[in-house]
Amino acid sequence: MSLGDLQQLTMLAVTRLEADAYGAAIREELLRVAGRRVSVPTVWVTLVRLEEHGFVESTEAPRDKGRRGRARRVFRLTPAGWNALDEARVSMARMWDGVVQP
Amino acid sequence: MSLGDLQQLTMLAVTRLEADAYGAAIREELLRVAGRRVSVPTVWVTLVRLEEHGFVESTEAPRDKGRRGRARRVFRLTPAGWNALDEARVSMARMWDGVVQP
DNA sequence: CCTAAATATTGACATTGTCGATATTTAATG
DNA sequence: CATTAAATATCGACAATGTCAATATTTAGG
Repeated sequence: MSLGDLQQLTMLAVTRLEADAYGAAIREELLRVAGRRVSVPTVWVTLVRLEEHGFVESTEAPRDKGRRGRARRVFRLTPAGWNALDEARVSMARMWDGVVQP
Repeated sequence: MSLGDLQQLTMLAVTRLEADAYGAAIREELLRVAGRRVSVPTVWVTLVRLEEHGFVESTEAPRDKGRRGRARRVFRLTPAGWNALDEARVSMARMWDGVVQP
């Protein structure tokens, strides 16, 4: 089982955002840091599938006073998620090793 | 348009192998360096799709004497391929930057 | 209450990842 | 020289991932 590229980027955004890792924020982080522009549903279904695989888990965030709308669902990586993500990183790094761009 | 993870690994294998970048050799390089075990058809269709996108190009290799079988088809990256590959690398690197594994 | 804001969720489809089975070409071999 | 075996490419089908327009859910504010 190997992670897709958006799955990897999404897991990294989740990690970077820590307690603020909910749908819209993850989407913004993907655009801001990776330059990857995707819709909210794209992020969402990616998170759902990662959760089905046991790579992330989620809870409803405690709602802060004065904010409208539905409660935020906050995600974080599981140990299995970390393993899978790091394996992907290592594979890619080994493949890049020694490659020089002409 | 963004590269899938196998597409990235395959392009890197092509680069590493230079004049020997044909189906079976690419498959072995993916296993040897990245630890990614895939079948020959998987590599092949990935190459075909990359070629359709203009990220790699191919020629029939001059057959060396004493080798059976069909002529090898040898692949190499196009400039557009390099650009796409490096963009993917940069996105991922920026996303990993500052992330510490617990 | 009704409206608007903030967010999650559904449903459908396109692209990529995957491989078992098959075809093509040529050297060896009887 | 017909047949077999080796080396490689290619087809056809399906599973997983990537993608978003449209819709639903929840709550603050007028």
